[in-house]
Amino acid sequence: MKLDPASPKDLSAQIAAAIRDEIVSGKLIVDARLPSEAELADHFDVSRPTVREALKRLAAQSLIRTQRGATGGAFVNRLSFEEAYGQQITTSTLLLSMNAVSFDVACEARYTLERACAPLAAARRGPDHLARMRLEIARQAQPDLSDEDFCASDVALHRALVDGAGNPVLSYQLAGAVEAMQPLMNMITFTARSRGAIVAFHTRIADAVEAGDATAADTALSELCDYTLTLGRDVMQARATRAQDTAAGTAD
Amino acid sequence: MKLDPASPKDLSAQIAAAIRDEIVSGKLIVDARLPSEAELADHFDVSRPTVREALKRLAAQSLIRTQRGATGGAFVNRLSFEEAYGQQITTSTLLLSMNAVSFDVACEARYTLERACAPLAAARRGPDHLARMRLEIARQAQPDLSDEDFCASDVALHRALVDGAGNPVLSYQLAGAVEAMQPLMNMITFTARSRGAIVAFHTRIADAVEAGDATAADTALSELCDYTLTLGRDVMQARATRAQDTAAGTAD
DNA sequence: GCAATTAAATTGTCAGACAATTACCTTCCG
DNA sequence: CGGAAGGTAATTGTCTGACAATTTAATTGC
Repeated sequence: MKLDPASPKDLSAQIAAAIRDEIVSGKLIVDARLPSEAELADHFDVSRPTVREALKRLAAQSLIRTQRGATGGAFVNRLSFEEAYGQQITTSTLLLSMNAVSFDVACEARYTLERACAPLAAARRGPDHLARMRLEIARQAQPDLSDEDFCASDVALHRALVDGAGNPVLSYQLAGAVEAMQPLMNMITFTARSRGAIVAFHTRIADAVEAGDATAADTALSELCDYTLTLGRDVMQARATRAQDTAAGTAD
Repeated sequence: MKLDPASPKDLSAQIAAAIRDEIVSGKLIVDARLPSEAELADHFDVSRPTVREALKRLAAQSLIRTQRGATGGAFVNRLSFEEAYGQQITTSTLLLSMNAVSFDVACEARYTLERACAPLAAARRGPDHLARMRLEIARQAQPDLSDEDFCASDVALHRALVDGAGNPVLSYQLAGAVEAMQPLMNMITFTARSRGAIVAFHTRIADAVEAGDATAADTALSELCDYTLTLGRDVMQARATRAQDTAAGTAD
Protein backbone atom coordinates (compact mmCIF):
# COMPACT_ATOMS: atom_id res chain seq x y z
CA MET A 1 0.00 0.00 0.00
CA LYS A 2 1.35 3.36 -1.00
CA LEU A 3 1.23 6.34 1.31
CA ASP A 4 2.16 9.73 -0.01
CA PRO A 5 5.34 10.75 1.86
CA ALA A 6 4.98 14.30 0.55
CA SER A 7 1.55 14.64 2.09
CA PRO A 8 1.22 17.32 4.73
CA LYS A 9 -0.67 14.81 6.84
CA ASP A 10 0.75 12.37 9.34
CA LEU A 11 1.08 8.75 8.39
CA SER A 12 -1.53 7.83 10.97
CA ALA A 13 -3.92 10.38 9.45
CA GLN A 14 -3.36 8.96 5.98
CA ILE A 15 -3.94 5.43 7.17
CA ALA A 16 -7.06 6.47 9.03
CA ALA A 17 -8.33 8.21 5.91
CA ALA A 18 -7.65 5.14 3.79
CA ILE A 19 -9.57 2.86 6.14
CA ARG A 20 -12.36 5.40 6.56
CA ASP A 21 -12.77 5.53 2.79
CA GLU A 22 -13.15 1.77 2.69
CA ILE A 23 -15.87 1.96 5.32
CA VAL A 24 -17.75 4.85 3.74
CA SER A 25 -17.53 3.33 0.28
CA GLY A 26 -18.91 0.08 1.60
CA LYS A 27 -15.85 -2.06 0.92
CA LEU A 28 -15.77 -2.79 4.62
CA ILE A 29 -19.27 -3.57 5.80
CA VAL A 30 -20.68 -3.41 9.28
CA ASP A 31 -19.16 -5.92 11.73
CA ALA A 32 -16.42 -6.79 9.26
CA ARG A 33 -13.14 -7.46 10.98
CA LEU A 34 -10.14 -5.38 10.00
CA PRO A 35 -6.75 -7.04 9.66
CA SER A 36 -4.80 -7.25 12.89
CA GLU A 37 -2.58 -4.36 13.84
CA ALA A 38 0.50 -6.32 12.84
CA GLU A 39 -0.98 -7.11 9.43
CA LEU A 40 -2.00 -3.50 8.88
CA ALA A 41 1.49 -2.39 9.85
CA ASP A 42 2.90 -4.78 7.26
CA HIS A 43 0.39 -3.72 4.66
CA PHE A 44 1.01 0.00 5.02
CA ASP A 45 4.71 -0.52 5.74
CA VAL A 46 4.67 1.35 9.03
CA SER A 47 5.14 0.40 12.64
CA ARG A 48 2.41 -0.85 14.91
CA PRO A 49 2.17 2.30 17.05
CA THR A 50 1.47 4.29 13.91
CA VAL A 51 -1.29 1.89 12.93
CA ARG A 52 -2.67 2.12 16.45
CA GLU A 53 -2.82 5.90 16.29
CA ALA A 54 -4.79 5.57 13.08
CA LEU A 55 -7.19 3.09 14.66
CA LYS A 56 -7.70 5.35 17.66
CA ARG A 57 -8.68 8.15 15.33
CA LEU A 58 -11.37 5.94 13.84
CA ALA A 59 -12.45 4.74 17.26
CA ALA A 60 -12.90 8.36 18.36
CA GLN A 61 -15.48 8.74 15.62
CA SER A 62 -17.18 5.47 16.55
CA LEU A 63 -16.33 4.05 13.15
CA ILE A 64 -14.67 1.01 14.67
CA ARG A 65 -14.68 -0.85 17.96
CA THR A 66 -11.87 -3.03 19.26
CA GLN A 67 -11.86 -6.25 21.20
CA ARG A 68 -9.03 -8.04 22.88
CA GLY A 69 -8.32 -11.71 22.75
CA ALA A 70 -7.80 -14.48 20.23
CA THR A 71 -10.77 -13.65 18.01
CA GLY A 72 -10.46 -9.99 18.84
CA GLY A 73 -9.44 -7.15 16.62
CA ALA A 74 -10.96 -4.03 15.16
CA PHE A 75 -14.47 -4.26 13.75
CA VAL A 76 -16.48 -1.86 11.69
CA ASN A 77 -19.00 -0.41 14.10
CA ARG A 78 -22.64 0.15 13.29
CA LEU A 79 -23.04 3.83 14.07
CA SER A 80 -26.08 3.94 16.33
CA PHE A 81 -28.42 6.89 16.54
CA GLU A 82 -27.38 7.15 20.18
CA GLU A 83 -23.71 7.60 19.35
CA ALA A 84 -24.53 9.98 16.52
CA TYR A 85 -26.63 12.07 18.92
CA GLY A 86 -23.70 12.35 21.29
CA GLN A 87 -21.24 13.40 18.63
CA GLN A 88 -23.66 15.90 17.20
CA ILE A 89 -24.23 17.49 20.57
CA THR A 90 -20.58 17.89 21.50
CA THR A 91 -19.74 19.23 18.06
CA SER A 92 -22.62 21.69 18.10
CA THR A 93 -21.86 22.81 21.63
CA LEU A 94 -18.22 23.48 20.84
CA LEU A 95 -19.10 25.18 17.60
CA LEU A 96 -21.37 27.60 19.40
CA SER A 97 -19.08 28.29 22.33
CA MET A 98 -15.91 28.67 20.28
CA ASN A 99 -17.26 30.91 17.57
CA ALA A 100 -19.04 33.44 19.73
CA VAL A 101 -22.37 32.66 18.11
CA SER A 102 -24.86 35.21 19.33
CA PHE A 103 -27.80 34.16 21.41
CA ASP A 104 -30.13 35.53 18.75
CA VAL A 105 -28.69 33.46 15.91
CA ALA A 106 -28.65 30.26 17.93
CA CYS A 107 -32.13 30.86 19.22
CA GLU A 108 -33.48 31.52 15.75
CA ALA A 109 -31.92 28.35 14.40
CA ARG A 110 -33.29 26.27 17.22
CA TYR A 111 -36.86 27.48 17.02
CA THR A 112 -36.90 27.50 13.24
CA LEU A 113 -36.05 23.82 13.20
CA GLU A 114 -38.30 23.00 16.10
CA ARG A 115 -41.28 24.68 14.51
CA ALA A 116 -40.72 22.49 11.49
CA CYS A 117 -41.20 19.45 13.69
CA ALA A 118 -44.32 20.71 15.40
CA PRO A 119 -46.83 19.81 12.65
CA LEU A 120 -45.47 16.27 12.45
CA ALA A 121 -45.53 15.93 16.21
CA ALA A 122 -49.11 17.19 16.37
CA ALA A 123 -50.12 14.54 13.86
CA ARG A 124 -48.16 11.58 15.14
CA ARG A 125 -47.11 11.97 18.78
CA GLY A 126 -47.74 8.94 20.95
CA PRO A 127 -49.09 9.01 24.48
CA ASP A 128 -45.56 8.62 25.85
CA HIS A 129 -44.35 11.81 24.20
CA LEU A 130 -47.26 13.71 25.63
CA ALA A 131 -46.68 12.22 29.07
CA ARG A 132 -43.03 13.24 28.99
CA MET A 133 -43.99 16.78 28.06
CA ARG A 134 -46.53 17.02 30.87
CA LEU A 135 -44.02 15.58 33.32
CA GLU A 136 -41.42 18.20 32.48
CA ILE A 137 -43.98 20.98 32.67
CA ALA A 138 -44.90 19.85 36.18
CA ARG A 139 -41.24 19.80 37.15
CA GLN A 140 -40.72 23.29 35.78
CA ALA A 141 -43.52 24.60 37.99
CA GLN A 142 -41.62 23.70 41.15
CA PRO A 143 -40.26 26.99 42.54
CA ASP A 144 -37.20 25.46 44.22
CA LEU A 145 -35.77 24.19 40.94
CA SER A 146 -32.30 25.52 40.15
CA ASP A 147 -31.75 27.42 36.92
CA GLU A 148 -29.65 24.55 35.58
CA ASP A 149 -32.36 22.01 36.35
CA PHE A 150 -34.99 24.26 34.84
CA CYS A 151 -32.98 24.46 31.63
CA ALA A 152 -32.37 20.71 31.60
CA SER A 153 -36.08 20.12 31.96
CA ASP A 154 -36.68 22.62 29.17
CA VAL A 155 -34.38 20.64 26.90
CA ALA A 156 -36.10 17.38 27.85
CA LEU A 157 -39.51 18.82 27.01
CA HIS A 158 -38.39 20.04 23.63
CA ARG A 159 -36.74 16.73 22.87
CA ALA A 160 -40.00 14.98 23.66
CA LEU A 161 -41.71 17.30 21.19
CA VAL A 162 -39.14 16.57 18.50
CA ASP A 163 -39.27 12.83 19.13
CA GLY A 164 -43.03 13.08 18.79
CA ALA A 165 -42.54 13.76 15.10
CA GLY A 166 -41.67 10.09 14.82
CA ASN A 167 -38.75 10.56 12.47
CA PRO A 168 -35.43 9.38 13.94
CA VAL A 169 -33.43 11.29 11.36
CA LEU A 170 -35.18 14.48 12.39
CA SER A 171 -34.58 13.71 16.05
CA TYR A 172 -30.92 13.22 15.33
CA GLN A 173 -30.59 16.46 13.40
CA LEU A 174 -32.46 18.39 16.05
CA ALA A 175 -30.46 16.95 18.92
CA GLY A 176 -27.60 19.28 18.15
CA ALA A 177 -29.77 22.33 17.77
CA VAL A 178 -31.70 21.78 20.97
CA GLU A 179 -29.02 20.47 23.31
CA ALA A 180 -26.27 22.81 22.19
CA MET A 181 -28.45 25.73 23.24
CA GLN A 182 -28.44 24.64 26.86
CA PRO A 183 -25.15 26.28 27.88
CA LEU A 184 -26.35 29.52 26.34
CA MET A 185 -29.69 29.22 28.09
CA ASN A 186 -27.96 28.50 31.39
CA MET A 187 -26.49 31.97 31.26
CA ILE A 188 -29.96 33.33 31.80
CA THR A 189 -31.14 33.63 35.36
CA PHE A 190 -34.81 32.95 35.29
CA THR A 191 -37.04 35.07 37.46
CA ALA A 192 -40.19 33.60 38.94
CA ARG A 193 -42.24 35.65 36.48
CA SER A 194 -40.33 34.48 33.41
CA ARG A 195 -40.58 30.89 34.56
CA GLY A 196 -44.31 31.22 34.84
CA ALA A 197 -44.52 32.66 31.35
CA ILE A 198 -42.42 29.87 29.91
CA VAL A 199 -44.47 27.20 31.63
CA ALA A 200 -47.57 28.82 30.16
CA PHE A 201 -46.06 28.60 26.69
CA HIS A 202 -45.09 24.99 27.26
CA THR A 203 -48.60 24.19 28.37
CA ARG A 204 -50.03 25.80 25.25
CA ILE A 205 -47.63 23.74 23.13
CA ALA A 206 -48.52 20.50 24.89
CA ASP A 207 -52.23 21.28 24.60
CA ALA A 208 -51.88 21.99 20.88
CA VAL A 209 -49.90 18.80 20.30
CA GLU A 210 -52.46 16.82 22.25
CA ALA A 211 -55.27 18.31 20.20
CA GLY A 212 -53.39 17.71 16.98
CA ASP A 213 -53.55 21.41 16.24
CA ALA A 214 -50.43 22.13 14.20
CA THR A 215 -51.17 25.81 13.75
CA ALA A 216 -51.62 26.46 17.47
CA ALA A 217 -48.40 24.60 18.24
CA ASP A 218 -46.54 26.64 15.67
CA THR A 219 -47.93 29.90 17.00
CA ALA A 220 -47.03 29.04 20.58
CA LEU A 221 -43.51 28.05 19.57
CA SER A 222 -43.10 31.21 17.58
CA GLU A 223 -44.19 33.35 20.51
CA LEU A 224 -41.96 31.39 22.86
CA CYS A 225 -39.07 32.09 20.52
CA ASP A 226 -39.80 35.81 20.64
CA TYR A 227 -40.15 35.73 24.41
CA THR A 228 -36.86 33.85 24.81
CA LEU A 229 -35.12 36.38 22.59
CA THR A 230 -36.50 39.17 24.76
CA LEU A 231 -35.25 37.48 27.91
CA GLY A 232 -31.84 37.02 26.37
CA ARG A 233 -31.61 40.64 25.31
CA ASP A 234 -32.65 41.83 28.77
CA VAL A 235 -29.95 39.75 30.38
CA MET A 236 -27.33 41.01 27.94
CA GLN A 237 -28.39 44.58 28.52
CA ALA A 238 -28.38 44.22 32.30
CA ARG A 239 -24.94 42.68 32.11
CA ALA A 240 -23.66 45.50 29.95
CA THR A 241 -25.08 48.12 32.31
CA ARG A 242 -23.57 46.43 35.30
CA ALA A 243 -20.18 46.26 33.58
CA GLN A 244 -20.43 49.97 32.81
CA ASP A 245 -21.26 50.80 36.41
CA THR A 246 -18.34 48.74 37.64
CA ALA A 247 -16.02 50.48 35.22
CA ALA A 248 -17.27 53.87 36.39
CA GLY A 249 -16.82 52.82 40.00
CA THR A 250 -13.22 51.77 39.60
CA ALA A 251 -12.47 54.88 37.57
CA ASP A 252 -13.70 57.04 40.42
CA MET B 1 -3.58 12.55 38.04
CA LYS B 2 -5.68 9.55 38.87
CA LEU B 3 -7.06 7.27 36.21
CA ASP B 4 -9.54 4.60 37.12
CA PRO B 5 -7.79 1.29 36.51
CA ALA B 6 -11.09 -0.55 36.91
CA SER B 7 -12.66 1.46 34.13
CA PRO B 8 -13.78 -0.55 31.13
CA LYS B 9 -12.18 2.08 28.93
CA ASP B 10 -8.62 2.18 27.66
CA LEU B 11 -6.17 4.49 29.30
CA SER B 12 -5.95 6.52 26.11
CA ALA B 13 -9.73 6.88 26.09
CA GLN B 14 -9.73 8.03 29.70
CA ILE B 15 -7.01 10.57 29.05
CA ALA B 16 -8.78 11.82 25.95
CA ALA B 17 -11.98 12.19 27.95
CA ALA B 18 -10.17 14.10 30.70
CA ILE B 19 -8.66 16.56 28.25
CA ARG B 20 -11.90 16.86 26.31
CA ASP B 21 -13.70 17.78 29.52
CA GLU B 22 -11.19 20.54 30.15
CA ILE B 23 -11.82 21.90 26.69
CA VAL B 24 -15.59 21.69 26.83
CA SER B 25 -15.72 23.17 30.33
CA GLY B 26 -13.58 26.07 29.20
CA LYS B 27 -10.57 25.33 31.40
CA LEU B 28 -8.57 25.09 28.22
CA ILE B 29 -9.47 27.94 25.94
CA VAL B 30 -9.00 28.21 22.20
CA ASP B 31 -5.38 28.32 21.08
CA ALA B 32 -4.17 27.33 24.53
CA ARG B 33 -1.19 25.06 24.41
CA LEU B 34 -1.43 21.68 26.07
CA PRO B 35 1.54 20.35 28.02
CA SER B 36 4.04 18.45 25.91
CA GLU B 37 3.52 14.75 25.37
CA ALA B 38 6.30 13.96 27.84
CA GLU B 39 4.71 16.18 30.49
CA LEU B 40 1.30 14.65 29.91
CA ALA B 41 2.81 11.20 30.19
CA ASP B 42 4.34 12.21 33.51
CA HIS B 43 1.13 13.83 34.69
CA PHE B 44 -1.09 10.87 33.92
CA ASP B 45 1.62 8.39 34.80
CA VAL B 46 1.51 6.57 31.48
CA SER B 47 3.86 6.17 28.57
CA ARG B 48 4.17 8.59 25.70
CA PRO B 49 2.58 6.30 23.07
CA THR B 50 -0.50 6.09 25.26
CA VAL B 51 -0.66 9.86 25.52
CA ARG B 52 -0.23 10.10 21.77
CA GLU B 53 -3.16 7.76 21.17
CA ALA B 54 -5.27 10.00 23.35
CA LEU B 55 -4.18 13.09 21.44
CA LYS B 56 -4.95 11.42 18.12
CA ARG B 57 -8.46 10.75 19.34
CA LEU B 58 -8.91 14.43 20.03
CA ALA B 59 -7.29 15.38 16.73
CA ALA B 60 -9.77 13.13 14.91
CA GLN B 61 -12.55 15.30 16.30
CA SER B 62 -10.71 18.50 15.38
CA LEU B 63 -10.53 19.44 19.05
CA ILE B 64 -6.79 19.94 18.90
CA ARG B 65 -4.15 20.56 16.26
CA THR B 66 -0.47 19.70 16.62
CA GLN B 67 2.64 21.46 15.45
CA ARG B 68 6.17 20.24 15.37
CA GLY B 69 9.22 22.16 16.43
CA ALA B 70 10.54 24.06 19.40
CA THR B 71 7.43 26.12 20.07
CA GLY B 72 5.22 23.34 18.81
CA GLY B 73 2.86 21.12 20.71
CA ALA B 74 -0.84 20.44 20.84
CA PHE B 75 -3.17 23.42 20.79
CA VAL B 76 -6.87 23.68 21.39
CA ASN B 77 -8.37 24.14 17.97
CA ARG B 78 -11.10 26.61 17.16
CA LEU B 79 -13.72 24.35 15.60
CA SER B 80 -14.59 26.09 12.36
CA PHE B 81 -17.98 25.85 10.71
CA GLU B 82 -16.18 24.27 7.78
CA GLU B 83 -14.81 21.41 9.89
CA ALA B 84 -18.10 20.97 11.67
CA TYR B 85 -19.87 20.71 8.29
CA GLY B 86 -17.53 17.94 7.24
CA GLN B 87 -17.97 15.94 10.41
CA GLN B 88 -21.72 16.35 10.30
CA ILE B 89 -21.89 15.12 6.74
CA THR B 90 -19.80 12.00 7.25
CA THR B 91 -21.65 11.14 10.44
CA SER B 92 -25.05 11.65 8.83
CA THR B 93 -24.08 9.70 5.73
CA LEU B 94 -22.86 6.74 7.74
CA LEU B 95 -25.86 6.87 10.02
CA LEU B 96 -28.20 6.66 7.05
CA SER B 97 -26.30 3.97 5.17
CA MET B 98 -25.62 1.75 8.19
CA ASN B 99 -29.08 1.81 9.69
CA ALA B 100 -31.09 1.10 6.59
CA VAL B 101 -32.98 4.35 6.89
CA SER B 102 -35.75 4.31 4.35
CA PHE B 103 -35.82 6.77 1.52
CA ASP B 104 -39.14 8.07 2.79
CA VAL B 105 -37.92 8.89 6.29
CA ALA B 106 -34.76 10.57 5.08
CA CYS B 107 -36.63 12.51 2.45
CA GLU B 108 -39.21 13.71 4.92
CA ALA B 109 -36.53 14.86 7.34
CA ARG B 110 -34.68 16.71 4.65
CA TYR B 111 -37.62 18.58 3.22
CA THR B 112 -39.12 19.30 6.61
CA LEU B 113 -35.95 21.07 7.65
CA GLU B 114 -35.49 22.74 4.32
CA ARG B 115 -38.99 24.12 4.28
CA ALA B 116 -38.24 25.70 7.64
CA CYS B 117 -35.42 27.66 6.02
CA ALA B 118 -37.44 28.79 3.03
CA PRO B 119 -39.24 31.72 4.71
CA LEU B 120 -35.97 33.07 6.07
CA ALA B 121 -34.29 32.66 2.69
CA ALA B 122 -37.13 34.43 0.94
CA ALA B 123 -36.75 37.36 3.31
CA ARG B 124 -32.97 37.62 3.44
CA ARG B 125 -31.26 35.94 0.49
CA GLY B 126 -28.54 38.00 -1.16
CA PRO B 127 -27.98 38.28 -4.90
CA ASP B 128 -25.21 35.69 -4.70
CA HIS B 129 -27.52 33.02 -3.31
CA LEU B 130 -29.99 33.66 -6.07
CA ALA B 131 -27.25 33.58 -8.69
CA ARG B 132 -25.99 30.24 -7.40
CA MET B 133 -29.49 28.80 -7.58
CA ARG B 134 -29.99 30.02 -11.15
CA LEU B 135 -26.60 28.66 -12.13
CA GLU B 136 -27.40 25.20 -10.82
CA ILE B 137 -30.79 25.22 -12.50
CA ALA B 138 -29.12 26.02 -15.81
CA ARG B 139 -26.67 23.19 -15.28
CA GLN B 140 -29.47 20.76 -14.48
CA ALA B 141 -31.14 21.56 -17.80
CA GLN B 142 -28.20 20.18 -19.76
CA PRO B 143 -29.32 16.80 -21.09
CA ASP B 144 -25.84 15.24 -21.15
CA LEU B 145 -25.39 15.62 -17.40
CA SER B 146 -24.72 12.35 -15.60
CA ASP B 147 -27.04 11.27 -12.82
CA GLU B 148 -24.29 11.84 -10.28
CA ASP B 149 -23.64 15.35 -11.53
CA PHE B 150 -27.34 16.07 -11.58
CA CYS B 151 -27.61 15.07 -7.95
CA ALA B 152 -24.54 17.06 -7.01
CA SER B 153 -26.04 20.10 -8.65
CA ASP B 154 -29.27 19.42 -6.81
CA VAL B 155 -27.41 19.44 -3.51
CA ALA B 156 -25.62 22.66 -4.45
CA LEU B 157 -28.90 24.35 -5.24
CA HIS B 158 -30.46 23.36 -1.99
CA ARG B 159 -27.39 24.46 -0.06
CA ALA B 160 -27.64 27.85 -1.71
CA LEU B 161 -31.24 28.03 -0.56
CA VAL B 162 -30.32 27.12 2.99
CA ASP B 163 -27.39 29.54 3.05
CA GLY B 164 -29.79 32.21 1.86
CA ALA B 165 -31.44 32.08 5.26
CA GLY B 166 -28.37 33.90 6.53
CA ASN B 167 -28.01 31.86 9.70
CA PRO B 168 -24.72 29.92 9.87
CA VAL B 169 -26.02 27.65 12.62
CA LEU B 170 -28.95 26.69 10.42
CA SER B 171 -26.61 26.08 7.49
CA TYR B 172 -24.51 23.84 9.65
CA GLN B 173 -27.46 21.84 10.91
CA LEU B 174 -28.88 21.45 7.44
CA ALA B 175 -25.58 20.41 5.88
CA GLY B 176 -25.99 16.92 7.26
CA ALA B 177 -29.59 16.58 6.21
CA VAL B 178 -29.04 17.78 2.67
CA GLU B 179 -25.67 16.25 1.85
CA ALA B 180 -26.30 12.91 3.50
CA MET B 181 -29.27 12.40 1.18
CA GLN B 182 -27.08 12.45 -1.90
CA PRO B 183 -26.07 8.77 -1.87
CA LEU B 184 -29.72 7.83 -1.53
CA MET B 185 -30.69 10.18 -4.33
CA ASN B 186 -27.95 8.76 -6.53
CA MET B 187 -29.73 5.44 -6.47
CA ILE B 188 -32.46 7.02 -8.52
CA THR B 189 -31.88 7.07 -12.22
CA PHE B 190 -33.51 10.21 -13.48
CA THR B 191 -35.42 10.06 -16.70
CA ALA B 192 -35.55 13.07 -18.99
CA ARG B 193 -39.13 13.68 -17.91
CA SER B 194 -38.39 13.60 -14.19
CA ARG B 195 -35.45 15.91 -14.68
CA GLY B 196 -37.65 18.38 -16.44
CA ALA B 197 -40.18 18.23 -13.63
CA ILE B 198 -37.52 18.78 -11.01
CA VAL B 199 -36.02 21.73 -12.88
CA ALA B 200 -39.52 23.20 -13.05
CA PHE B 201 -39.86 22.87 -9.28
CA HIS B 202 -36.45 24.42 -8.77
CA THR B 203 -37.38 27.33 -10.99
CA ARG B 204 -40.55 27.87 -9.00
CA ILE B 205 -38.53 27.86 -5.78
CA ALA B 206 -35.97 30.30 -7.13
CA ASP B 207 -38.72 32.57 -8.43
CA ALA B 208 -40.47 32.54 -5.08
CA VAL B 209 -37.25 33.27 -3.21
CA GLU B 210 -36.46 36.07 -5.60
CA ALA B 211 -39.92 37.56 -5.10
CA GLY B 212 -39.66 37.15 -1.35
CA ASP B 213 -42.77 34.98 -1.41
CA ALA B 214 -42.35 32.59 1.50
CA THR B 215 -45.65 30.82 0.94
CA ALA B 216 -44.95 30.05 -2.69
CA ALA B 217 -41.47 28.75 -1.81
CA ASP B 218 -42.93 26.51 0.87
CA THR B 219 -45.59 25.16 -1.47
CA ALA B 220 -43.08 24.41 -4.22
CA LEU B 221 -40.76 22.65 -1.76
CA SER B 222 -43.64 20.66 -0.38
CA GLU B 223 -44.70 19.52 -3.83
CA LEU B 224 -41.09 18.75 -4.74
CA CYS B 225 -40.92 16.58 -1.64
CA ASP B 226 -44.01 14.66 -2.71
CA TYR B 227 -42.69 14.28 -6.22
CA THR B 228 -39.31 13.03 -4.98
CA LEU B 229 -41.07 10.50 -2.76
CA THR B 230 -43.05 9.29 -5.76
CA LEU B 231 -39.91 8.90 -7.82
CA GLY B 232 -38.26 6.97 -5.03
CA ARG B 233 -41.21 4.63 -4.63
CA ASP B 234 -41.34 3.98 -8.37
CA VAL B 235 -37.68 3.05 -8.42
CA MET B 236 -38.09 0.75 -5.44
CA GLN B 237 -41.10 -0.91 -7.00
CA ALA B 238 -39.37 -1.36 -10.35
CA ARG B 239 -36.41 -2.88 -8.56
CA ALA B 240 -38.62 -5.25 -6.60
CA THR B 241 -40.44 -6.34 -9.76
CA ARG B 242 -37.18 -6.95 -11.58
CA ALA B 243 -35.88 -9.00 -8.66
CA GLN B 244 -39.07 -11.05 -8.71
CA ASP B 245 -38.74 -11.68 -12.45
CA THR B 246 -35.15 -12.75 -12.03
CA ALA B 247 -36.12 -15.12 -9.26
CA ALA B 248 -38.86 -16.64 -11.41
CA GLY B 249 -36.44 -16.99 -14.29
CA THR B 250 -33.86 -18.90 -12.27
CA ALA B 251 -36.53 -21.08 -10.70
CA ASP B 252 -37.68 -22.12 -14.12
C1' DG C 1 -18.06 -37.08 27.36
C1' DC C 2 -16.69 -33.40 30.17
C1' DA C 3 -13.85 -30.41 32.77
C1' DA C 4 -9.48 -28.32 33.55
C1' DT C 5 -5.38 -26.78 31.64
C1' DT C 6 -2.50 -25.07 28.11
C1' DA C 7 -1.48 -22.67 23.93
C1' DA C 8 -2.14 -19.13 20.61
C1' DA C 9 -3.69 -14.81 18.84
C1' DT C 10 -4.66 -10.18 19.58
C1' DT C 11 -4.95 -5.76 21.69
C1' DG C 12 -3.05 -2.70 25.53
C1' DT C 13 0.96 -0.67 27.47
C1' DC C 14 5.67 0.42 28.25
C1' DA C 15 10.67 1.87 27.54
C1' DG C 16 14.01 3.80 24.83
C1' DA C 17 15.76 5.54 20.76
C1' DC C 18 16.29 8.29 16.56
C1' DA C 19 14.49 11.38 12.79
C1' DA C 20 12.27 15.69 11.39
C1' DT C 21 10.98 20.20 12.26
C1' DT C 22 11.06 24.68 14.18
C1' DA C 23 12.26 28.63 17.18
C1' DC C 24 15.82 30.70 19.45
C1' DC C 25 20.53 31.81 20.53
C1' DT C 26 25.29 32.36 19.48
C1' DT C 27 28.97 33.53 16.79
C1' DC C 28 31.31 35.43 13.18
C1' DC C 29 32.01 38.62 9.52
C1' DG C 30 31.30 42.96 7.24
C1' DC D 1 26.73 47.74 15.31
C1' DG D 2 23.98 44.72 12.31
C1' DG D 3 22.98 40.85 9.90
C1' DA D 4 23.58 36.32 8.39
C1' DA D 5 25.11 31.73 9.16
C1' DG D 6 25.17 27.95 11.95
C1' DG D 7 24.39 25.50 16.13
C1' DT D 8 21.28 24.13 19.95
C1' DA D 9 17.27 22.86 22.35
C1' DA D 10 12.50 21.54 22.44
C1' DT D 11 8.86 19.09 20.48
C1' DT D 12 6.31 15.97 17.66
C1' DG D 13 6.63 11.86 14.39
C1' DT D 14 8.12 7.22 13.91
C1' DC D 15 10.39 2.83 14.86
C1' DT D 16 11.86 -1.39 17.45
C1' DG D 17 11.22 -4.62 20.78
C1' DA D 18 9.22 -6.29 24.61
C1' DC D 19 5.81 -7.70 28.06
C1' DA D 20 1.04 -7.76 30.14
C1' DA D 21 -3.88 -8.71 29.77
C1' DT D 22 -7.57 -10.93 27.62
C1' DT D 23 -10.10 -14.10 25.10
C1' DT D 24 -10.79 -18.16 22.24
C1' DA D 25 -9.56 -22.71 20.84
C1' DA D 26 -7.24 -26.90 21.36
C1' DT D 27 -5.44 -30.37 24.21
C1' DT D 28 -5.17 -33.29 27.89
C1' DG D 29 -6.65 -35.87 31.82
C1' DC D 30 -10.25 -38.21 34.13
